[in-house]
Parts: sequence; structure tokens; C-alpha cells
Amino acid sequence: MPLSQSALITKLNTYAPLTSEEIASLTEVQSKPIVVRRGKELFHEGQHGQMVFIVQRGWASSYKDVPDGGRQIINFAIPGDCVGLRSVLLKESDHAFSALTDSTLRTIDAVRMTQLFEDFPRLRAGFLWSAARDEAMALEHLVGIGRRSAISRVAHFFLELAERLTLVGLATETQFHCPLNQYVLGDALGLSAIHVNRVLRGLRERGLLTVKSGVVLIHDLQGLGEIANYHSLNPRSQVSGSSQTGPPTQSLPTARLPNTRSDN
Amino acid sequence: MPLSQSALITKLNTYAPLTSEEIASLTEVQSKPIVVRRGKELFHEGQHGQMVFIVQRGWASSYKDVPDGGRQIINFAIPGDCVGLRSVLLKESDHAFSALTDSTLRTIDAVRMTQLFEDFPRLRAGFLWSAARDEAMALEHLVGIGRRSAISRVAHFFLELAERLTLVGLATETQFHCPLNQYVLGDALGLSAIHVNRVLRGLRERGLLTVKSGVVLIHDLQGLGEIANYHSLNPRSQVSGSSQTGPPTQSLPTARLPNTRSDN
DNA sequence: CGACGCTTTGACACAACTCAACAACCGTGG
DNA sequence: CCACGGTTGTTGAGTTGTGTCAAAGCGTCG
Repeated sequence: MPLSQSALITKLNTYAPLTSEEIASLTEVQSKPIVVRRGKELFHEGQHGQMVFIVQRGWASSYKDVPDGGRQIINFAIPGDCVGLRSVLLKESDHAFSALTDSTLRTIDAVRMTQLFEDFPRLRAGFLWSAARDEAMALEHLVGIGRRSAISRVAHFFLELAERLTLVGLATETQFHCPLNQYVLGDALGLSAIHVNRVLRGLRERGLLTVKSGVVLIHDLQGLGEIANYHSLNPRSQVSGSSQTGPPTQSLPTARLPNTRSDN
Repeated sequence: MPLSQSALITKLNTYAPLTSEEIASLTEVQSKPIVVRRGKELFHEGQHGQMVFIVQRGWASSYKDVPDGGRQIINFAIPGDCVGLRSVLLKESDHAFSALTDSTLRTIDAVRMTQLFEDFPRLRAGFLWSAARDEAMALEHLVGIGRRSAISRVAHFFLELAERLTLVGLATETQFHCPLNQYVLGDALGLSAIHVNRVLRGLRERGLLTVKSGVVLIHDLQGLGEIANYHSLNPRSQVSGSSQTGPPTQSLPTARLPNTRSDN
């Protein structure tokens, strides 16, 4: 069984060990591998998406277009990731999904997915748990864009990416391949591509991280963790961004409580 | 049955009509109403939150603190809203949750919730659908903060709020009560309170919207919809922000595709 | 070789933040 | 009744982070 196939299983196993029957059924409901070229739109916002995609090889992204011509990337999907669960629940997709590189994916039809979940409640629980985890990442993303400086955002992004890639064996402690150019990074981080460039230069000059021809080198995990104030998704591999070190990059406003009675 | 109690049921009914047995059980698993003062923290980030909160009266907020002293509000909970489902799935909460006004809530214990979902799959489906809807809102929020100008964000925020409040009978077409001060708004919208003030002035001067002593008055729904580029959560009550009208407030960068082959 | 995609840099503009001060409002207590 | 402090809203002046525009450098590939 190829790595990328087992990636999803490994992930679900983290939640609760799967029986061989569950694994067999999960494999069985999946379509044959689909190979797509980079740029291929798998589904668009508003589409009545009745299927889930599982990435086996390559990178993809979930995003929303804004009418002014820009877009916001919500999440990058890497091998082992499952995209579109929420779209199935909502009957129509609230975001678009495209391949960033040439990729291989499998799909699961919504109906078969539903059936699978009825037959194997533990699989349902596992998928829900995985979806909850993705949502937690999206929230962290929200906080980053809303309340963190550009440099902190970028540092945070690469740390999270490194951790995710490590989980599926696509990164070592200090380096990984990353096919995202600065335009794409900008769209993900809510920055202009040019500013991404400046921030990357800053990180490079501080000796923290280098991005060169599609390869990310992490020179100073600790230092990055401090700038990013990164908290690992996995409790064990905590980077421990010491919360009191260094001058705050930027001080941000704290809200006082509203002083209103409830009269609803 | 008080309005606020029926709000959740109404919401779930939108997904699929509930039987009286389902309604009875849903009511039965809930705790007695809990009355809290404004500022009360219901749970904090990282807490092993084994319960779900349902707001009956008052306003609350989900948020994450950032170490620099700022925070990002993820969502406001209004009567009928259910908070903490994801926390139950993840075993620990990825955000904090506090009352913004004096409020009344009910809780559902995680264990009883699980049992309820096993007994009534349609209730489970309803809750999941509701959660998916909340997440769709959070994503829209993400896009707003990442890719929209301040004025567009604020306009969008109030339109969405108006729609949500209308659904539970707490707003009319043109006005509603809103206990959020400018500091809180800033924390939600990724802006400083002072800038919120300036943006509100802008909206007022354009004759679009007024906020005065806790009451929001919408003067020009159409105009707001255009600035916000708002798309209704409910397909029927579309505000139809005409996508081609007016000069773009701000033009934003579009990413080109990365030119990298997949070699994962 | 030229075309293309991507990165890098500089100069400049502007949106949003900070600091500081003041005004309006409200409940409390003298 | 008025003085008071606390909270919130308003405004101005100055700063800064980030976006825009423009141009050049540099691999890679056909």
C-alpha cells in the first residue's frame, strides 16, 4: 500500500484504531485514483458538491474568490487530507478547490460516504474528528490574519506546514519541499506577494528560515516558534514558544467588556 | 415554550423537521437554565470541555487570545446558537467562550449528547449541519479579514448579524439591538477600536447605517450589500450585492499558479 | 536564443494603528 | 441636586505596516 494511501488511514488511526474491516470498506468506497494537472479546479464555490476528495499525491488548495479579483486561500491540502466533507453536509460547497500541482486524488461519493458512516460509526467519528481538526486550523488561521503581524503569520504558517508534512512523512525536522510561490502564499496569508517576499527576506536575514527553489529550510525552530508563538497541533511535539521572550513585535488593542445589560 | 428555547429547534427544523419525540429528548438532555453575568467565562482555550452550551438569552463570544494582549473574536453567539460541539469532538477546546452580556444558557453534557445522537441520527445530522453552517460563517469571516477593506468588513458584519438576528426574531428589516462596543467590534473584525469608530462614521455619513446607544439602524440595505458584497446565508433572502457596481474600494492581488511539478 | 514564470528591489502611496485628549453618557453616592 | 468616576464614543496628529507600481534579475524550458 503506497504511503499516500495509508496517510489517511494513519490519520484516522490517530483518533481510534481501525479494524481491518473498516479499512477495507474505507478503501472500497473510494474511486480509482484520478490524476489531474496543476490548476485543475476540482469544484467551485456554490457547486452542489456531492463528493469528498482525498489527496494522495500533490498539493491542492481550498479558497474563496472575492469579486475584486483577489482571493483568500483557506487551506492547503496535502497527501492524506480529505476535502469537501462540509460541502456534503451543506449540500453545496462554500469554497472552491483546485490542484496547485499535478496531483492524484480519490473521491468518495456522498451517498456511499453516508452509507459507510452508517455501517461504521467509528469511521464517522474519525472523519468528524479530522474535520474538527481542520476547522481548528482554520480558526488559528483566522486569528493569525486578524491579529498577527505579517512576519508572525509567515513564521506560523511554515511551522504548521512542517508539522503537517512531517505527519505524512513529507518533511524532516529541518526541511521540506513546498511548491507554493509567493503569490500563493500571499493569497493564503492575506498579504501581497511582494510583501511576502520582504517578510521572507527578513526571516532569512535573521537566520530563521530559507525558501529556495521550492525547498524550505528551517534553521532555527526555536526562534521561529517565538516569533510565531506557535502551538503544536500535537501536544507531544510542542515547540514551546516561550510566551515571555523577546519584545512583542507589535502590541495590539484589547477590548474592554461592553457595559450593556442583556435585554433580549 | 419561550422564544429562545424554540430558536434552536426552529434552526434544526430548517434542516429537517423534528418529530415530537426528538424535540422532547432534545429538551430533556439540556440542563436547567444557567444565568451568568456579563464577562463570565464559560470555558477557556485548552479546557477539556465536555459540554455544549446553548444560548437562550443574551450575547456571548467565542474568541482566542493572542499573547501580546490582543484577541480575535471568532464568532458572536446569539440566542438559539450552540457552542462547543467541536470542543467535544476534539476533547479540548480550541477557543474560549464568554458572556458579553448578562445571559441565560443551557448546557448539554458530552456523554448525554453522544447518547442523544445515537438514539436520534436525525438530530445528529441537524447539529452537524448547524455546525457546518457556523464554520461556513467563520470562513467568510476569514476571507473578510484577509481580503476585504475595513469598511467592507464592517458592512458585511452588520448585514450578517441582521440576518442571523432576524432568524430568531431579534431584528426587523431595518434595526436591531446590539450590545457590542467598538472595542469588541474591533476584536472581531481585526481592527483597532478607533478605526472601527472612523469606519462607522464613514458609513453614517454615507447614509448607510447608524449605531447609536446599542441600537443599529440600517438605512440602506442595498448600498451596504454593495460595499460588503454580501451573500445571504439563506438563498431566498438574497441581498444581491450587484457584483459590477461602483468602483472597487480596493484592488487586491491575484495569485498566479505555481509552476512546480508535484514530486511528492 | 527568447519566452516565460518567479523572485527581488526600490520608490512611493495609503490604510490602519498609536497616542493623546476630550466629550457624552450613566449610575452612584454625598 | 450635583459632583464624581467609569465606560464608551469622537476627533486630531503623527507613525508605520503593507499595498502599488515599475523594473530588473534569473532560472528553466522549448
